[in-house]
Amino acid sequence: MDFTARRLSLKEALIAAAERTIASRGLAGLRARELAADAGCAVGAIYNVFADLDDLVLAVNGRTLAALEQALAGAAAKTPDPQERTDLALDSLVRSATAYLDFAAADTLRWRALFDHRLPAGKALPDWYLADQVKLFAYIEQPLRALQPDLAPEERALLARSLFSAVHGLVSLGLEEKLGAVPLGKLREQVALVTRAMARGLFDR
Amino acid sequence: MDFTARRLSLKEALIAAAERTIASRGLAGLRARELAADAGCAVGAIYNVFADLDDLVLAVNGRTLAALEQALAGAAAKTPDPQERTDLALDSLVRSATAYLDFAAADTLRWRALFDHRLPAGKALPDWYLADQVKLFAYIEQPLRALQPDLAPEERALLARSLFSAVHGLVSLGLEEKLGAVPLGKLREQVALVTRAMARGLFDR
DNA sequence: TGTACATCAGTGAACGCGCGTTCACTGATGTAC
DNA sequence: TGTACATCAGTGAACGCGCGTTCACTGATGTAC
Repeated sequence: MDFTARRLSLKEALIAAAERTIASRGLAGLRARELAADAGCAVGAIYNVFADLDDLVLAVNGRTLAALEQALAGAAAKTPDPQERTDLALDSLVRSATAYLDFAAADTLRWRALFDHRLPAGKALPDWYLADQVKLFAYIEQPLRALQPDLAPEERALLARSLFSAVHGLVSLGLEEKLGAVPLGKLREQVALVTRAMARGLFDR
Repeated sequence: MDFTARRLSLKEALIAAAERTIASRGLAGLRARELAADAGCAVGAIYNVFADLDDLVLAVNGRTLAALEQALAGAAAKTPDPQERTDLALDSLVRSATAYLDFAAADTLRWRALFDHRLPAGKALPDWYLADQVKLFAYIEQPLRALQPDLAPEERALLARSLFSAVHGLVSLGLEEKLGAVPLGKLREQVALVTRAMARGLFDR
């Protein structure tokens, strides 16, 4: 195994270890020393592969985004192409929303790390990460295009963002216990109900 | 000035100092030593008045909840009583939503502390705090009652929670820069648009 | 193939920093007589 | 009113802990001849 291969396999091991810790104890439970022990290397070795822990967390979050995309793609595959029929486009939005909920519910801590992680002031998110985020919005924009084909692209992008934000709010506060616990089944009903209501209220004139 | 009066005025001074720091540098910027310096006492004195810093933060957040209630009450006062007419009830929900946005936008860090603060595992939120939260939902439930008078109270409570969560999502992600910046005017439009759509989609058959 | 050397991943003790909370002590306020 | 004592807010140095990152050093791997 040459240098670059070793380096890559260490990188893999570190990402996998960080992912395990985040999934089981949350982003705030991540510690450099423990991470090194889990990945089978010394603390210092982390910094040969990543600039700092933020870098590593971004790598983990990148994977989470990819997994989320898989989940959304799976949900989209179950519906026929919504290109033409309005009711199918509505179904598609509802399916995406509940798929988002189910993804978050199944792996809450990993999902929450996407939103809890903050870079130190001054450091910006890398381009590849932003691109990964943008890809996800396609799953909302596509049905929106079917519902209102003549809407300007920027307006559609804004609306997609708003729909996502609303659903994210439902999921995020729903999975926290702060406002009282809601069983997942009830929550799924609410997500479906509200998503459909939003879409109908916006387009179904 | 007797003991209890002194104690109260120190409590006031500490809450006020903590509020200033949270408003200007955020919850994460709160430090015991600095707080004591700002309030004009020694670090140790904090612990004569509050059990720990979490206790103090809860006191600050309680005030923020009260301020938020004032803002919502102000918005509600501008609309006629929505008890009977559907369109007025819709307007009332939209006004509450935009009032929430404006409150959050005007004092983002103080508002964000409401959601960023987490008690250590095992410690529960005090009853008075939970009661303050519940009071705010009345501003959503009242118009919902006008829109669908025969809905069961628990269902109405759940729906109020969902509407709040959706709006909160819009406001929360909208005021962050993570998904790209949106000017406040645009954001207000989106909040109004989506709130009205949700309410219409849910009730306006 | 063998040897000398260069490169660089890997090591982990140590650095540097920050922070919430405690506690032995001080001194101002209130009380009893 | 005056004095002795008790109470308790207030003090701040010190405790205890945790953590990300560095850096002088080691040793395995690759290269040149």
